[in-house]
Amino acid sequence: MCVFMAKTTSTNFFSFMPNRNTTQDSIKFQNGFFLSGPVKAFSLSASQLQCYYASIPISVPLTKYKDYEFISLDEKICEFCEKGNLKKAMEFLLMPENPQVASSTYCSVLQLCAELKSLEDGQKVHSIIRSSGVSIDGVLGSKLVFMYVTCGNLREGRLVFDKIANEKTFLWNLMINGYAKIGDFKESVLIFEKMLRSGIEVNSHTFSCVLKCFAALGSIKDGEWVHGYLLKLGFNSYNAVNNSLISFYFKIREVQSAHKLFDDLTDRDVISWNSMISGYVASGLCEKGLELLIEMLKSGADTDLATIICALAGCANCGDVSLGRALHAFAIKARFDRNAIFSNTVMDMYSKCRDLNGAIQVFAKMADKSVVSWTALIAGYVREGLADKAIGMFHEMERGGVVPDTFAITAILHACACNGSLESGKHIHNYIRENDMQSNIFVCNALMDMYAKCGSMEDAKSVFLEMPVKDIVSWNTMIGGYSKNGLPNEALSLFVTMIKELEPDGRTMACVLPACASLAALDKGKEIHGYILRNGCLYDQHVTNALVDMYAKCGMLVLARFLFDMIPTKDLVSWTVMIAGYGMHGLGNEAISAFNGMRHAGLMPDEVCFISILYACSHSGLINEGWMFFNLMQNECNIKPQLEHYACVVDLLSRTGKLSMAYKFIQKMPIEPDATIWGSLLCGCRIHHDVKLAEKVAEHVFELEPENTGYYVLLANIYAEAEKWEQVKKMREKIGTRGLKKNPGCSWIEAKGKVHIFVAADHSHPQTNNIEALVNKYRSKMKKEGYRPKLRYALINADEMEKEMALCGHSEKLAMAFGILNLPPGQTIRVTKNLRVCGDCHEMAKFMSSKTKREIVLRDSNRFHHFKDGICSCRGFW
DNA sequence: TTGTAAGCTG
Repeated sequence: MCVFMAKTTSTNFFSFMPNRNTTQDSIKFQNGFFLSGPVKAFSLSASQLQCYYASIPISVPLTKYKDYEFISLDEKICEFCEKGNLKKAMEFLLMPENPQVASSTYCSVLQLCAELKSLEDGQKVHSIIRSSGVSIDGVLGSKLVFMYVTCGNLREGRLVFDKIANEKTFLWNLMINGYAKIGDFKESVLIFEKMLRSGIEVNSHTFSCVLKCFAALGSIKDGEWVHGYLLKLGFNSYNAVNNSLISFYFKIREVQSAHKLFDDLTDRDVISWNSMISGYVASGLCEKGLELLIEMLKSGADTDLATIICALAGCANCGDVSLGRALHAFAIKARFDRNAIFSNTVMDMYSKCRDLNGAIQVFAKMADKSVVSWTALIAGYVREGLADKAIGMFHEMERGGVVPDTFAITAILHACACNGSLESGKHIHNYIRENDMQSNIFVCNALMDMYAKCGSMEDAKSVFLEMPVKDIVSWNTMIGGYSKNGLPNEALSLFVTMIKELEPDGRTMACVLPACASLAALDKGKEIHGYILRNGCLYDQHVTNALVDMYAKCGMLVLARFLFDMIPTKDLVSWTVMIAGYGMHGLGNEAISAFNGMRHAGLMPDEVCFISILYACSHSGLINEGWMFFNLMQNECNIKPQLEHYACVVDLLSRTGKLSMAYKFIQKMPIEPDATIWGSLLCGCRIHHDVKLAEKVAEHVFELEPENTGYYVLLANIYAEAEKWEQVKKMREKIGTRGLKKNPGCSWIEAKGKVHIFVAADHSHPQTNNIEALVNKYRSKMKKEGYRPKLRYALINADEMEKEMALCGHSEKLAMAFGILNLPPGQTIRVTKNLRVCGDCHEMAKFMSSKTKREIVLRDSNRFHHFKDGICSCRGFW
């Protein structure tokens, strides 16, 4: 059936004038004719025209009507398509009772749908085709697939693709590329394999795309096979293929192979250069990438926007702000600066080069600020430690109608983590739930990190357990979170679970070693050290520093020093860890020479380093040196002392018996002293038995931390040691009414890969009879040799016998006795206690070391005590 | 059809 349409011209009878005072664009007549083009309202009304055209018979040959040209519906639709007017084309196609149009017309409309990315219209066309009964041949099917894939409905496209069995390489490439674009590289590869099996011809596009897929999948062998295959077919003469190969080798970390390909390229195009620069930058070899940029510019090769963007990313990652600025200027001249991706990149460059103001300036000038722009700036604020400002920016972004995506959410979670804002973090968690972002691994990792940094490991754990897929970052975050939140046992047990599932990396080691350190779990630490040696993480400075710290905290100072000496370029953390190690072992002078060594190496101590050296001085009673460092910190290094530094000085004065000086020092502090500061003095009062000052100091402590059990117990101990039993009783009552519980003393020791834990007066250990018998044996021996037990440490107002019994039950004694009974002769006995060692136990440890001729290393909550031949390394400073 | 921006673990 043929349908005619009147084609309007400016010279025709009705003087149809386009674009002037028109009422409607076209009219359908009852006989199936169309009058198209704008109808001039003043010349004839629509109904008049309709009447006129209604009289024209269908069978009249076209030539009879000189002034009118009649065209088919197909042609009309195609004409609209050519003009890009999809709306009109669809209108004609969808008119009710329309005659069937040609397959090629459907193709034209589908092409336009694809170009305009109108899935909705495309689907309508597909349904018309279905209902019209037109057979979907290879050509029409291809167009349908093209439309669906271009419009992002890969599933529908695939259904058509599978039905039509097309042999066109283009269509196969389209499908492979379609899946690659949505990240389903596995499906891309499956189609590629099917393509090879079916004998479909492959071309350079196929190789380009497939190489990208194998790179993304990390399928090194398959990618290399493709390389061989394309060489066989001679596709290595195509630049695009070589460029893809370069990218592939960069992605599989074969940097040299990539460079070799580039070297062999005779005709390098801009993409070859860009691929090299971007490859180096993405591999973390930014300097090399920037060198290539310079080489590229010198060679006179063309540069484009992508060149600048890749190079700016390189500047950002290696902090080269001057080159970044030069590129920025160059880009402005080249008029690249109106491009959104460019602006975002340049802004990120300034932000990562610590020039936040530069970033803010670019941001302010940006015409359309996308979520990417906001995220880059928010991350910049967080990097500068301005987490509050970052959170403010986030709200401003939301108010401006910009919807946060997973990147923005991750950045803002990081801000909450740095700020410790659990409340804001929980709000973000709600947003994540409401917007179904829980499946994003970055979001979940950042969420766990936020909870861990805000101290809520329970929340972190529930996120971790609910994660559908966990990566190494997830595990590291949880293990590190447990370590830092005082849950070392949880950290270690999670580490054990982890290594059954995936291979740990250097960061895992740096996360788990502090857990070993805090438990003094030497055997476990050594095991992890072995793991590190086998897996080659020893070249990671963080790992070596953590190992030094672990060995120092597990009492193996010699080993710590040995590893420390092996670090080729020691950083500030390496030195700080070593200084702290010497400090906790009471080796103040060694700590000082390490400090001097560090300065000699040209490193500037930071506030943490000063805490270590002040701590070391205080634990060795080096009062003059301590003062010297306290002044050095302020005068030479311009570091304002924080609470921790004041606490060390107070500790130093208190331990050395300068109690009133300490008291005055606290009163003169420019910052408000906290309970720890007063607590240090209270400890000093206990060591030097100053009950009067203790009462004065305790008032401050109780006011600042009324809920802290430790301080009530401490004052009770001070009273008990002075045998002021009435006051002890009052303190106990005070503790009782407040519902406070004394933290039970507990000691542990490792033997044959097992940790044995002892609690004071606990008889549940299987060897309890032997252990208690041994303790009593030593007690009698000590008495015979004229030793009087330090009864005041028993803290019980009872008769002498009972006090003695209570002393015998102290956990550290039980652990030491267990060590003597179970560890081979000559092996050092290493005991760890959660509280400070008691004076009586300290005496017995000396005695035991002398009688058994073996070393005892006792780590309490404060420091190490090395007992050898009846002498302790602490020399009374504890 | 290859190269192009922001986010997580010590």
